[in-house]
Amino acid sequence: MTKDRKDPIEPINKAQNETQNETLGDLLCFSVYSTSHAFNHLYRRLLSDLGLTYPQYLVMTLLWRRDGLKVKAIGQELGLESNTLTPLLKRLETLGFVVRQRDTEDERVVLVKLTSQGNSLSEKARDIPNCVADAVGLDQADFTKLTQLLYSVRTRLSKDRT
Amino acid sequence: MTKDRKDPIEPINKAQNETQNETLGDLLCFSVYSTSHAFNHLYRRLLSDLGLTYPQYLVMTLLWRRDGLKVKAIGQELGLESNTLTPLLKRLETLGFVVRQRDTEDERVVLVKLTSQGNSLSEKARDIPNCVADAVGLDQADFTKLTQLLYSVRTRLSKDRT
DNA sequence: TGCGATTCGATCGTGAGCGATGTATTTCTT
DNA sequence: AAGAAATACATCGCTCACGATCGAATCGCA
Repeated sequence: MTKDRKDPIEPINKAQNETQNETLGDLLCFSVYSTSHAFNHLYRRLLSDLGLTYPQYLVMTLLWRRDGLKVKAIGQELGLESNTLTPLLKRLETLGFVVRQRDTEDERVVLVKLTSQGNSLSEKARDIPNCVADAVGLDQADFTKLTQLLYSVRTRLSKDRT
Repeated sequence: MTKDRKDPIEPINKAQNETQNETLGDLLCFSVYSTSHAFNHLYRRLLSDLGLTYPQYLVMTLLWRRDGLKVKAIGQELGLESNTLTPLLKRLETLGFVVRQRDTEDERVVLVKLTSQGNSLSEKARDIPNCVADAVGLDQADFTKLTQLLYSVRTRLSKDRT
């Protein structure tokens, strides 16, 4: 609970430290916030041909890796719950990319399966990861470091609220 | 337009490289996506006492730094436009934290000013940056590196679409 | 001076996200 | 075996985000 943070010097003169304090604490949040938006923009552009949104694409990516996932499993991968996923999956169903069917083994569970149309969409999406990597424009070292740091932060933050 | 990316070896055997390819390109996006969500969670928790949402808090932070900003200026800082900001600012106005008034110099412009209530809210929010920094839990070096990398990515991505 | 172009913000429709709550189906307990 | 607890998904209400479009004010240039 003690504040053993990066700046070992307590802010004594507020006027002097005001800006630094606020930016120190908030800078990362602004960065995450705006970078997240920038990614949304990028994906919107890349995905417009496919008719998918960014979250829809993430769901499809999971299904391309392993078809017939439970709603719950998709939610765990993406950090989403049924209140977000149910409408999203319904839209994917309306688009004709997936079907949702109750598991006969356990009627509480809904299985999400690709249609042939949904399956063939993966070919159109093949280049997207490379386009993203190009657009991000980091060399391998920074790319790895960034992914690692984000993963670390995400893990620590989600550990607090499980 | 050529793909001069991190992996100099072309994927010849798809089955062998499939997972690596997809994760290599998509890993960062999943990371940004889920980390962004984790931040939203954290802020929601920290801000519930103040009655603010995360974007509302960001706007207030800007106003605490400099009062009387134009809607446009707020939008530039946060990467948002009037279609998002107008309703958000109206909510802040309803909450009694800001007032919106047309600039008499230029009637197209709307100036956003803190109320006394909005001003005094900054004291309640004083600890939030430190709480966030604690929750993130990176040492100074990684903290700086992460902020820098995100800024770099964000700049590059938003340069593509200006 | 006057008219077209630009700027600023508001409005609308759609798709996320999420807290709270509801409902049906298991599973656990005794 | 019956009721309680847990699980999985759906629903509701609200906020945010954004593309498209509109209306009013201002600017720029002929």
